[in-house]
Amino acid sequence: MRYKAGLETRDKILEATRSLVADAGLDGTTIKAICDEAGILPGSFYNLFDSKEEAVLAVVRQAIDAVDPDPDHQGTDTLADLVEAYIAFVTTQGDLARVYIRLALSGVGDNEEFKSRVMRHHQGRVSRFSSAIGREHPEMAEAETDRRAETLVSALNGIALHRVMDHDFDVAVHARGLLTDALTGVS
Amino acid sequence: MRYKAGLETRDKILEATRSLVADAGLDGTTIKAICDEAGILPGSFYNLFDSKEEAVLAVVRQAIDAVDPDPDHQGTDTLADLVEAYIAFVTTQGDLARVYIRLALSGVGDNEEFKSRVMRHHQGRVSRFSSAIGREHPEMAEAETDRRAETLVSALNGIALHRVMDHDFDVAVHARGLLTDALTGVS
DNA sequence: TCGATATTTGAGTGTTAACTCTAATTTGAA
DNA sequence: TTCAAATTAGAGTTAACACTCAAATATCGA
Repeated sequence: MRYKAGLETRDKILEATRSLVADAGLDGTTIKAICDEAGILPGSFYNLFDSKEEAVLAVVRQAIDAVDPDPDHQGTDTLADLVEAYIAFVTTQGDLARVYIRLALSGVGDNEEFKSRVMRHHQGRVSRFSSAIGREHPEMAEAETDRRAETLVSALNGIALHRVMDHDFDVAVHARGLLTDALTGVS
Repeated sequence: MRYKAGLETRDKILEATRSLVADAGLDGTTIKAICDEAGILPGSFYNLFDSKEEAVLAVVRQAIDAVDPDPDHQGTDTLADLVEAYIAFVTTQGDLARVYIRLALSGVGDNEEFKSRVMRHHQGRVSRFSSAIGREHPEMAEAETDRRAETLVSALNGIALHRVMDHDFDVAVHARGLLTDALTGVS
């Protein structure tokens, strides 16, 4: 994996894997399907990846990385920023978003290393949301901002999940509704 | 499928299928695994079911039916009732709830008859929630109660989804939080 | 241009899945 | 008790899967 051709093939494989997992889930993503879609043969696949799992995990890693934008703004972003970023992720990164929901959130086999990575990712998201809530509600106890952040992150994922089923589902309206209507009440 | 023995075997198969799908997903649910868990042999399975899909769909149907409680109260239940019913479903019907999230919400293969069944189910749920919201906010336009209902149902599913990953996740707290904090703000 | 190394080819391997089939056994209504 | 029908056993079939491998070819630094 050093020549240009190999890197291009690697990209084609990841692209095919991403689109197949998004459309057909893990079961529908076979080596043959990946190779057909990428226009290569199994030998080439195994020249670049050790296993199917390796390619799938690479794609899931891409998806997880794509969810959290601009780590620079960490510490200054508002709740609205974070929600808008998620809306943008779901609506502009269609395939990656579906990969995220299908696999990152529901589990990829029983790879332990991966499960803990997903948990870390989730924790990071929740704490980023929690900080934003705390900044906007300085009077609120941390346990309360944490709880609300956890509720909001899960709820947003539910909205994205529904879009996997119903492609016309308006993620923006519902995600913003969650923010407008929710977390503004007197608790 | 007429003798008592056959009906008992059928139950054992469905129980095994339910528990396997909940724990291991569709892939982990093989005929061999079902038969081992049920203490039977493949011949018996195929004496009672035409295919693996038939058994899986029967279980998913059970899950969908278990989500919506007491159709009698339809038209009188409050939003809080509906949320509490979902909490009860998720916390007391462990396996069925995981089947619901894993398969009903994310799709079972590409069975069209089934997809439309899931869509009908979702529509029914949303309209039940929408009616409850309308009863509590008579001034609200129907489009608005519909939208809020759709947001809430998806958000609740997101909370249940998270519990599939993290078994300790407190569904009750977060689902109630959604109701307490959400949908009470001035929009 | 040369040549070490990367890449591609495509037939092939071993495994496991869903599902079938026939013969043996069990059931329960008459 | 009888016996047709239901049920079970368990070996067997077929197909699809992930993955391998040796030979042919392409790449690119020196």
